[in-house]
Amino acid sequence: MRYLCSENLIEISDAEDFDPVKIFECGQCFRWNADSKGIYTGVFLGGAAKVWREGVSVFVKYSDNITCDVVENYFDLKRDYESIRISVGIDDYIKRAAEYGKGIRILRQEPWEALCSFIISQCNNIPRIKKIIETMCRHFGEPFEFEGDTYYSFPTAERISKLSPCELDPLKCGYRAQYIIDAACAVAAGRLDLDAISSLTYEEAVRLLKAQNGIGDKVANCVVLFGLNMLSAFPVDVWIKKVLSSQYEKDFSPEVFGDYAGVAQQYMFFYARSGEK
DNA sequence: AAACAGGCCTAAA
DNA sequence: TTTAGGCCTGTT
Repeated sequence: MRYLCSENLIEISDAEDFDPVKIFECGQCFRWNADSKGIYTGVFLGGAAKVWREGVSVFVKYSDNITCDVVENYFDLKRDYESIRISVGIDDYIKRAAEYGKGIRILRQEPWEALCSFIISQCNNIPRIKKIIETMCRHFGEPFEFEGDTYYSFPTAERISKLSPCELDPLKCGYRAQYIIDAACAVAAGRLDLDAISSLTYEEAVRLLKAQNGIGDKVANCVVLFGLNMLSAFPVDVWIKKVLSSQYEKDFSPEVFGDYAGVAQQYMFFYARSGEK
């Protein structure tokens, strides 16, 4: 994939493997929203950006408080998704799903943000997840300006760790509030060291995350996949369960997809939710 | 009105 | 080791 960085702007000139709609709507992130013209605006890593397509190109215009390197890393622009699609294409179903999902990329989100976001996601729907996260950022994040609007960074674990449960009442996140605070305290105190976990194996990373109250198998897999960029992680939610029971044998193991099972999972998830067979 | 939404925890077999 | 029920809240 070819791309060019200039001041505050990146042009991806052959964007076959960068489809903004699929990247932002495949369920991996909650802070990207499209306007009526299809321009996406999102907040990440303390900054913000607008992303839009013009013909075969995709443009990313980013705020002054981040750099080209940050954006490049966030979108994992150096990763070759064409070869990943080929490597996971081990059967007809996943081939169809991968073709349908061509253009999806796994973002390199901040580990703490991923952890917190997927705790919130449990037994919840996407609009409400987004609403809870936005309210949390407005209350506890840091404001900054971009293109004439004010945005709020994702609050740090340190900030959240100092809150009492009732201070999260405005979020209306119910029983998840205690999980959020517990996780924030663990991260802030260094008991849950996400940077250290990122250098462990996938199995060890998941095991340590699951030791945390409120983090089960699904959330742990989402955190390592979306927050630690471990692309072999394979979160199993209700949609994936449907796919597995209808398309695969009972003894299915994600390892059949190899090192990029997580990308296969995203193709399957996006394909299943589209309603295509 | 009752059931459900991208789970997790606990108690009970 | 697997299963049922409860959990906050908003939406249908």
